Amino acid sequence: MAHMREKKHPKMEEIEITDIMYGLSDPARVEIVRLIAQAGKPLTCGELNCDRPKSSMSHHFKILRDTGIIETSIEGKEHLNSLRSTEIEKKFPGILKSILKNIL
Amino acid sequence: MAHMREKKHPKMEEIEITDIMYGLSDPARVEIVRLIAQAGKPLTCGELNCDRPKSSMSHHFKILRDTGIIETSIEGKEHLNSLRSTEIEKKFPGILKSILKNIL
DNA sequence: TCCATATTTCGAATATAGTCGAACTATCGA
DNA sequence: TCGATAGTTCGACTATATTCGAAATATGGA
Repeated sequence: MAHMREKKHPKMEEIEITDIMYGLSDPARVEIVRLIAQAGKPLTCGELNCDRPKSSMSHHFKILRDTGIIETSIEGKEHLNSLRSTEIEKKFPGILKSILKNIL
Repeated sequence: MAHMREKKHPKMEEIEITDIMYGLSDPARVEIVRLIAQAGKPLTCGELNCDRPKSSMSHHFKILRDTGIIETSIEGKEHLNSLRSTEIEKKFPGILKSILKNIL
């Protein structure tokens, strides 16, 4: 049957600062963000290897997507996750930068 | 009987960045922080007048205290709430400043 | 087509949070 | 001492989050 080819992401206009804060209020999610930022390139779930079950990780990725923090592009069977740095910087200047400085 | 004269606040060393994020993940709490920052001086609960019951507000003040964001000093029958700006700046440089810029 | 890989979705359990009325505590002033 | 004022605590309810196994979906390669 038909399926979703791309993940949907909220528009940055729909994101409130409380969403960003909520997205980063869990250590597992901060760790994901840290690893992506550190890598300097999009990472797949598999490359992250926080030791938690896949379904838990998937849950946290979904929240990071829903809160506007990451975007996920599907390349074959892998999902590449990257930070929405530029858009976040435009909407909430300085916030993500200062957070990254504090978690790297 | 004996009573607590001062509120207790966590030491900033005990505060994680996820605590700060959690503290600011609720609109009511961001509003409280915004009003205190805007006033430029400590505010009592009463001066805030977000229209919610006292018990709800008290709950949010407690979370802001527990997450290291505000401190409350008791002056007579009033409780004066202020941001722990200097300490937060020392522990998490740039974070609070960038958040305040975005909510004021 | 069949299998391995990568990840999501479902579902159920447990845990944490938010809301708010009512009762409580502390302080001040009459 | 009584009453008003400022805020907290309690308790119950509802709502949202987190965890994770199992089943499902999609892709690519043999």
